[in-house]
Amino acid sequence: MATGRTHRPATRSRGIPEATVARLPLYLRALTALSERSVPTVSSEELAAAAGVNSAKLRKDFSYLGSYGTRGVGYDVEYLVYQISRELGLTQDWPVVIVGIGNLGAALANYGGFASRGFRVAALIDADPAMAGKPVAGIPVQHTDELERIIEDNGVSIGVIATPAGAAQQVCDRLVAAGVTSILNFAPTVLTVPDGVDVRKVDLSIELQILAFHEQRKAGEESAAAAADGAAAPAARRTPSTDQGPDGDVPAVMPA
Amino acid sequence: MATGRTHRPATRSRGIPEATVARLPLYLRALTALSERSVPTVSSEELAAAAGVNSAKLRKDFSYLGSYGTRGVGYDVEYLVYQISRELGLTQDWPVVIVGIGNLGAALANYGGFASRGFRVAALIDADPAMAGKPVAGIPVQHTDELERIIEDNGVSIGVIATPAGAAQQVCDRLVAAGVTSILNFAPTVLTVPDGVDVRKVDLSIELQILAFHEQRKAGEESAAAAADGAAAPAARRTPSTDQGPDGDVPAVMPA
DNA sequence: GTGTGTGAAGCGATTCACAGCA
DNA sequence: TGCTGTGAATCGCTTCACACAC
Repeated sequence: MATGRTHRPATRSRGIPEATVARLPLYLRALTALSERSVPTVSSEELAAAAGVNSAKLRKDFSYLGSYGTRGVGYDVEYLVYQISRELGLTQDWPVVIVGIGNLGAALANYGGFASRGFRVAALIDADPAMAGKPVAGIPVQHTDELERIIEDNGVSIGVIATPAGAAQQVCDRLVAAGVTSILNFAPTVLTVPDGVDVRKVDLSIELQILAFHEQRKAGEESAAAAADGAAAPAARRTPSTDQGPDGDVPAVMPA
Repeated sequence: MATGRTHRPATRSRGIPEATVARLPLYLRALTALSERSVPTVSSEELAAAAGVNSAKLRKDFSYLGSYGTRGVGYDVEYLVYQISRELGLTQDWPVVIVGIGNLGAALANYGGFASRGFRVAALIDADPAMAGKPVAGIPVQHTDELERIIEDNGVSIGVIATPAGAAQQVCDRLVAAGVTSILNFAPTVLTVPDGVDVRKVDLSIELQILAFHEQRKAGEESAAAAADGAAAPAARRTPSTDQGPDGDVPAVMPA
């Protein structure tokens, strides 16, 4: 039940695997870069390298969207940009609210990556009355009291929680009650939400702990690895190291 | 995996599945909370609920660590905290450097979750000379020129990149050259690293895009769901603006 | 009775390898 | 000839269901 299971097997209707969805933004970014350099077409091999995945996976991913390539040639960059954008729902405008304007909230408000992809910061909300009216990233911070009104007035369906852990669930409840159905949670807490609401979490400390695990293991292997693989040498073989990234390894959605 | 190999086969030695490793921090957090409330033991069912996973998965995960539970009773909280901490390598101190002290870097520096889990911010590094010496979260920012010296002097093996995308690869190269073997990347770029270096990425914009995909799908289902399930609290919510083409229509950009 | 630990079944994602088309 | 698109094989994770220990 890792995925946003609404009551229907409606997931089947369009049937794009979750793992593929998680990679589409990656392809989109690589394609956008190519587009800006006016590259007209790209092969699965090239694009895969740019996105940091292998080409078989990329071709399989694209096959779920349709047959958008040309055999013997590759993919049309502009066309693919459009198709992926449409598939991800980025051809429409998504108003987003950010709740909790501390360091992190401010960083998010200033993050250029939002605006450039169909996301618009509709409002910044904080519980501290002293923050009210203060502009962050050019947007005046509003008090938590306004939360429900803001959500409704702007038709916001995506909320970002950047509050301390203690406040997160309460904020979440209010967001959901006001109509938000997708939440990006930066607070280190497990949020409980009703069915039909998607939660994705980003947890800085968890990422570091996963790195620590691997780091620890490297240290332990050091001696064994030295003799094991002849190819080694202090040389640094440069590979477009694949698989940088979570997605999928942490449950994106949780039940009530 | 571009080269056909992401981890060395040594992963077999201890053989904890990657998916399990990714959940251990989650369990650890839940257990820590229980520990602070002086709860002595916990069942897989309870702990699973607190961590937001199902109990079968949790038991399977723990079985990879060993048989640390007691049948008919549950798990000893303190003991489990220790075992998981050890497994993750958190019983030792991990000095970390953060490169790029903008909004996000500052947020990370201030993030309490680091210090509390065996991570110590050894240094903050920024390319802007004007930042040098300015304290952030009580730690003076140092200039990029010092990067190599800092890494070596402090025996840093984990680096956090919070620079703009354009600078990330270069910073990464220098970190790796200086001895860093684990990188947490917040810049929206695919980093290329030599074999043996782990990279995890956190990409805010990608998370939002994944949410947008699901959100879009919900909107499409709305009509079907409306009659099906009467439970929904607030009425159907809609973003204003665009009506995305009911798939099938091929707009503006097309290949020649 | 209660709740863990785990083989076995189920399922989704990745990879392989090649047919098919430009 | 070159590269896409995809069935088939494979791999790894999740879930089931129950034996077993307390």
